[in-house]
Amino acid sequence: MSDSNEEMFKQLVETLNQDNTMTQKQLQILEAAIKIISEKGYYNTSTSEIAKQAGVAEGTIFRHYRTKKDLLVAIVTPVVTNISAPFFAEQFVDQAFSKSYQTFEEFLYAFVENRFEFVKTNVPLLKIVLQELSFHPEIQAAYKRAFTEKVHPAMCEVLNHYKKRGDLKDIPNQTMIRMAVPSIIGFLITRFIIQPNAEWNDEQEIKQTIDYIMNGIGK
Amino acid sequence: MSDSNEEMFKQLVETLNQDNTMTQKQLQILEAAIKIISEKGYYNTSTSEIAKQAGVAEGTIFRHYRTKKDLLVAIVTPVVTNISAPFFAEQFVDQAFSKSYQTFEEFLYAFVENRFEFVKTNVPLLKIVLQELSFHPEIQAAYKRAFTEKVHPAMCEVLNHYKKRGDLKDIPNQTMIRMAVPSIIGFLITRFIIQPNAEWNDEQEIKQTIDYIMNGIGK
Amino acid sequence: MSDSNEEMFKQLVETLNQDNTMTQKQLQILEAAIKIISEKGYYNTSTSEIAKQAGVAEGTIFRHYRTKKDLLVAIVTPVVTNISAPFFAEQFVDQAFSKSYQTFEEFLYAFVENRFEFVKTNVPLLKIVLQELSFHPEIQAAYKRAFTEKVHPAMCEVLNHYKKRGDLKDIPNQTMIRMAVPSIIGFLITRFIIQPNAEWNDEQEIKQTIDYIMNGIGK
Amino acid sequence: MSDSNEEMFKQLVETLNQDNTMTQKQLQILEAAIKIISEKGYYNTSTSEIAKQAGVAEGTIFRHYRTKKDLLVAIVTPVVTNISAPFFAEQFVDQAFSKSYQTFEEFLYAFVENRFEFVKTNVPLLKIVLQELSFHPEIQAAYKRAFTEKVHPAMCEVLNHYKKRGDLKDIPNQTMIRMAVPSIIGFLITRFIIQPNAEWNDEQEIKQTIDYIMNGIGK
DNA sequence: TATGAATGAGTATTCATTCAT
DNA sequence: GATGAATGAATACTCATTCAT
Repeated sequence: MSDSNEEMFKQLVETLNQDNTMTQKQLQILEAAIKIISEKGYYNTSTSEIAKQAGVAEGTIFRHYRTKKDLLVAIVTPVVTNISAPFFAEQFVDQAFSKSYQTFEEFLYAFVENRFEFVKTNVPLLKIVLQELSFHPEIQAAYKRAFTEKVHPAMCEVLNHYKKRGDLKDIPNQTMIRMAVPSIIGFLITRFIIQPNAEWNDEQEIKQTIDYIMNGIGK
Repeated sequence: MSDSNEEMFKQLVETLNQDNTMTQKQLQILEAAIKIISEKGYYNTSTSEIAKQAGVAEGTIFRHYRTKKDLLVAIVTPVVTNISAPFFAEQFVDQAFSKSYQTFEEFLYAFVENRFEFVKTNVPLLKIVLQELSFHPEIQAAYKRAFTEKVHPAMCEVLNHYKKRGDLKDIPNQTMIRMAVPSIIGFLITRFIIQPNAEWNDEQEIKQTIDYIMNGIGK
Repeated sequence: MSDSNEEMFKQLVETLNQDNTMTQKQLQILEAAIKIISEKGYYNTSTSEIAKQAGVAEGTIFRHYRTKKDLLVAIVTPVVTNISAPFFAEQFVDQAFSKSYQTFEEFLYAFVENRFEFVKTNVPLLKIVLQELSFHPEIQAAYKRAFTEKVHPAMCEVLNHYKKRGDLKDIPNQTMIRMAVPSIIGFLITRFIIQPNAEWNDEQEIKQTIDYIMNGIGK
Repeated sequence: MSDSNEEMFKQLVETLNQDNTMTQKQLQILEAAIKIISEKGYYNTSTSEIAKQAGVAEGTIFRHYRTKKDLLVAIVTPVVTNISAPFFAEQFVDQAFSKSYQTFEEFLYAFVENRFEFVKTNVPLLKIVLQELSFHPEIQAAYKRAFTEKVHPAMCEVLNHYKKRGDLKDIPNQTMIRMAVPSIIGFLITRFIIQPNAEWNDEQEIKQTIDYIMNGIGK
């Protein structure tokens, strides 16, 4: 497991290194920081601990990140992009409109599966986001903005589309979102954070979740 | 508002003082601690700040609570009881069985309204619980125990009762709970923590939430 | 010598404790700080060193002085008052006008002797002031203000008085001051800072200095 | 002004490069170091700041100067030579003896004017010397040596010469020097460091200073 | 020769906790 | 019980210096 974890953290860090400008040491720092902070929280993690775990001198951290907080931000900010990635991509809405998905349910299924995989491979990062969001208003702001500017509008477009097709009840988008989103997030949090070690039949759980949502908002 | 807040915090503290063994100073300490910690988080709140806000010497805090963490525990542990209070009370299951509620929906409505009021009057305490739960395994344990030992069994009993009555689909309790709970919690968090200042039509929102749940698990 | 120094530093600190509000520890901190900073300079003196020398925990320093700089300011600000004390006292000008001194030379003699004694008993404090003045604009400001608002006006009044009496040449006060002050300060710095260990015939040196000044500005 | 400053600093550096052995980078380093250190002091100036200002990598500084202190010494040591240059030059004494100056006053005038120009063009270097002298005993030593071995003897020779000519009072050289030097230095410091931005009538001020000195030590 | 990433000892400051009064 | 001065371990951050390239 330790081995597979090693791999996992390296992949996470690679995600943060999208423009490939990071040095080896910087990658080690990020890897260590994610590992420890996701386990113990930002305030319980000292820079000296990160340095030790990263196999790097403490000063090296501050060569790359002016402050400890900057390091947190460097970890947590890219996640907002990836969380809402599907909504940014134009294909998202396009696909919905195209014949890719015959029904809303099909669309929803694809969406949930996609986000399921995303969460699965990003648990440590998402733990950090969940835990620290309350304490860092600047980070909160980034997430709120992404939601109101990108995610929410894209959701509405899609919902409108399928409403016209007659797949959905005649309920305000606002309401639909307020119902469906916690159902999805609730599932993912239970699955990967509250009870990650329980035995899960993922396929079935996803199907049940979607059924549940469709009963609530589908026609 | 400041005035009404004063009142609110005093009430919160009274809840923690159920056996009436606390001194005046102790109440002041708890009140101050809840106020500040719920705003800034445990690690961003110093004991000296709490002491000042409580109008008490710093040493006095440690006369009542051996460590800062003990203070947190003193705040956060009683909440678990109150959160799950309905499930502890024998009346809870009894009521369900009695004729108090003709249908599951009626029961659910009463339950959600009850928890709605609870959350409404306990926002600061619940914020603290939500924020700190991740970082303090001992506290987590208390919550997990309460859930598995009390809440979950009680829920099952009730569900079984209404299943027999034919109000509910023939789905495993496990699944029903996994669907319904996030719907309720999701609503309450959105309502009181994420967007407490939005304009809410609470009655309508509760009704919608229940409809949504009932569509998913009701017959 | 160590013994006499002990005494000396305690006296210096007493001067800073004029309102008698300082605790024992605080006096120890000031004493240690003056001793070390006057020898090695502010930037070469660490708070841990001061704490050790003062026989006090490092945290204790910061209980009394919010920052290291605050400690410096606490040492250096009172000195400005004492340096210019004679000019603050109303007696200063009054005496000059009264029959206390028949001639300007007599007056000057009394003044130089007085400042000589002051410098003699305040060498460490004055060293600190001289050394740090360049680096701390806030401190500079305090000194400039004292000079322009108190010292300079008082000097002018006195000079005018003795000009009328015919003791002094008809030269602008400005010029007189620019000549006489460096002569006095130059003597005191040479005497107590540059060559404190040379053999000095103080009485004679003071007389010579005054003669020199009087030749320059006296009639 | 920025332009004229650029020029000024380049000239200062050229002075330090008398044997023309310095590389371009080295000159840039010195220039940057003088500029920043004279403004903010040695301890408030980091080598990285100097490197950046010099347009040079941080390591380059240490290729030329083993330590940061060495850099300071490289800046400050040559100044001692230039400060006391007139006394080193054999012409200095010779001129005094030759018919170049009919009287001591003439000689003094030439000397003060010469040092006035020197200070004027070396303010940044002299600021550094004044500020740092207290903290670096090695540098102090260099200055003390130059004074006792060269400056003082040369002064004495000159004074003796003019004493014989009957231009000066019959006072010990020691005393004369102790009076005259602070008068000159006091003027220059006031003029260029304490109040560099005041409106100065330099010619007149120099004359006044010399008159003042001559009254004190001239016959 | 020049670079600049990496180092790690050193520093000011914070803060939970103790304890004499 | 209550106080608040004192503690000292812990922490984020700086910076002169080194060294592989």
